[in-house]
Amino acid sequence: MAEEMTLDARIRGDIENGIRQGTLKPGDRIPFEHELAVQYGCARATVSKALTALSRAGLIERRRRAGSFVAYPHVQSAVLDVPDIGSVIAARGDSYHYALLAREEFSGHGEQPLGVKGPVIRLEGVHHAASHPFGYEERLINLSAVPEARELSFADEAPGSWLLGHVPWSDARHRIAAVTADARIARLLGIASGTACLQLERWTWKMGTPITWVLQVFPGDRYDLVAEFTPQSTG
Amino acid sequence: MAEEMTLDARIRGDIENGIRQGTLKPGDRIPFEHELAVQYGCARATVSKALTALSRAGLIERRRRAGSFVAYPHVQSAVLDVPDIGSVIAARGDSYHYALLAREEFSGHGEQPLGVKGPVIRLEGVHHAASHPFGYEERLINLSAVPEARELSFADEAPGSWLLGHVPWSDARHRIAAVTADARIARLLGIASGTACLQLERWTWKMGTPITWVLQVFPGDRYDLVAEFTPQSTG
DNA sequence: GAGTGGTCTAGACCACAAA
DNA sequence: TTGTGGTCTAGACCACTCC
Repeated sequence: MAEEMTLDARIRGDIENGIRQGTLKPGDRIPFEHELAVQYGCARATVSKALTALSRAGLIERRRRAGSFVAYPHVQSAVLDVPDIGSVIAARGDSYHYALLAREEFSGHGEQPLGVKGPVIRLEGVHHAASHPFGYEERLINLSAVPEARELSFADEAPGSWLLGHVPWSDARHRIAAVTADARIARLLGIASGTACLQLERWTWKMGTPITWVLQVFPGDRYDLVAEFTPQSTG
Repeated sequence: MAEEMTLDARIRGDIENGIRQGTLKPGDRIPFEHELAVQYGCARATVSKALTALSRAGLIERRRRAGSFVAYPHVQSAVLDVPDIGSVIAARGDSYHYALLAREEFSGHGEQPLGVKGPVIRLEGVHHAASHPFGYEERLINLSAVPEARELSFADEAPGSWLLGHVPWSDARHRIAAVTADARIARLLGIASGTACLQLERWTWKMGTPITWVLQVFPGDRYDLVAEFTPQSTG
């Protein structure tokens, strides 16, 4: 764990971890700003900065005179979620499995999308729904941040599912584009070469440390992304 | 302009307007924080808050010892925004215009994507960047909610720009998918039929009342969508 | 009425990149 | 070296809202 963070980031991270790990449950009251200020030995403005960020991220809700509360998760934003494809498919009523195509370990020099120096694991595989190819996935995992991944084959369990269950993330970034399936991807997914596909790239960090990068390709007619939202408060 | 805003929002808005209107161009230096503090008669922390927000929004870039500069526009737009395509293109430095293809008025029976009963206006057009087709758009506007739209031809002004400037929205929903351009869209956009395109559908409501529905199609290589959900970037 | 979050102030120190 | 942005402090006042 890198402990070189700003104080407000640490406060934010602590609360975020509590929420993600279930210590803090929806509806729970978070200590008042002045209490947290005492607890961390800092000014209230610093606590406020952390809570403002959490509030904008939708993790907490702040109410005057009442305090700040862990938000009830919104029924929204597939785009904003880090979806576990297996769960999505299972929720749809289809059987799911992940087929690993390749697994290799190498030492990065900051040139890959993860941008880390040090040991990296690269995985390639295909998600299947009801025994049919559903999506292609290429993934990098930062072994410095997730050393346990070295012991796993990922032959049976999709890396995304495993990561979601074992490694909390604090920040993520999605990039969505439309691409044309090349010959290899088309063959893997059982579609015609040239089919329009949704390409989703996602970077995930935990407290500034890169955790994983993933590129997923879905045939345009098998997956789409829905995001529901309200305007962000201009605080 | 409502002048009931917080000071940091006013500073942010002034700079944002300058950028969107072209008074501030990419690469231009913004006054130093302490200069803005003097100019607005406030503390530097307040200026800093405004600039931090602008930086997070990608409108400016801040460099130590050098100052803050108007950012060179990314060819991206956040999924979380309701982007005004004209502003996006203008911010990129390209000229922009909207070409109306069709305009008709009819009475809905709840069967269209807007799902309203009553008068609806349907618009079809193409967005151009630097005199080249950039994206296709089909739009429905609920005239019961936005009666002023009946008086407008939308021949010059893109309906999206007009709506953003005149009708506040409270909820929106995006649906993103990859599609293959059909012959008509391909011809309108000047691309090969079969090119992968990003298709964006958006429903917008104001307090539960449908305002508008829009379907936009962009060639996959001309537009992509980025969603970043860092609680708050610390830099 | 009392106490919360929301905003702001007028300082301060530090790291760091540009001059 | 210098001055910028980045962060933080220890106050303050206000609006709002719950008690």
